[in-house]
Amino acid sequence: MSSLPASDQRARHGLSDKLLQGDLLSADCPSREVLKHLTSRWGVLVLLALEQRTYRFLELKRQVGGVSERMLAQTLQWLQNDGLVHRRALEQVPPHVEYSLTPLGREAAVRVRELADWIEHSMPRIMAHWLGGSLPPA
Amino acid sequence: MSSLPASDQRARHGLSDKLLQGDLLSADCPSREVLKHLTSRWGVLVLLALEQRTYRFLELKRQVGGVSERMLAQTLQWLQNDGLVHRRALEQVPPHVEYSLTPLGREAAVRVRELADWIEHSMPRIMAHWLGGSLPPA
DNA sequence: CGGCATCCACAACGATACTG
DNA sequence: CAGTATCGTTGTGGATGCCG
Repeated sequence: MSSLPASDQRARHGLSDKLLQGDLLSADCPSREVLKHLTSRWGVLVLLALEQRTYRFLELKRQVGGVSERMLAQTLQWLQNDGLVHRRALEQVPPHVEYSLTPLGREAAVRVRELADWIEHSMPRIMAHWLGGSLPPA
Repeated sequence: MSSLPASDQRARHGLSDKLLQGDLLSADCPSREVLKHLTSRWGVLVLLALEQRTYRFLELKRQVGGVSERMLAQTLQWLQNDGLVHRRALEQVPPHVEYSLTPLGREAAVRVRELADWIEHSMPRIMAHWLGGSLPPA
């Protein structure tokens, strides 16, 4: 059923083509949900980590500094539901679960990485503003 | 003072070069602050809007569907402090304030737009996952 | 018109404890 | 190891009102 034309997929959600074409500036655009997952506090960092290589759950937790197991699990489920992350569970004890990016997720990760790279590259200029401006960040 | 070498700027914040080179995966990387502003719920949308043209405050509020005046003001201040947004206030009654992107902000907006464009372009594929998978997003 | 201050509801989050 | 469940806390964000 997922081989239906895109227009039919949209119709199933009761979404007009207009809403999809108009960008996410409109309040009820469904893209906002995906944007929320991608740009969530840990979503960005998870994508950056998984772009490097496949990780197991606790490996990923160690890799993404400061994340709790709860939030990591939730974030992974979001990205999994959006089709960006693939979960591979090896049936054995103790459990062994590997997370990796899907082709779709790799496409997203490229954009996220470009943003992240720009931020890191531009940090000196931005911090100069923190110093020059009136207030430190917060 | 903002003409100091980048290494000196970092030193003023007590930041090692190591922290800046290691990407934002480490918990105490200062880039996380900027990432937070850029990828905040309204930060992304404000950048997308201001990339099109200069807006006045209430214009911008109308443009960014669903944002409250409180959050719009806060978001604009974050981006302003980071040197991404320029605020121009015309001294007159009633007040007239214009917001626009700085050159730095335009650079950031390009990356944000690429991510946004990818999301909108990929929505059909992502929604196919919502349908095929077990759970709707929520 | 632009925006800050206050208040309040709710969602996000972290810590902990527990299970397959 | 890889989660889920519960709980308490913090933070986010909307509504309202006031002031330049």
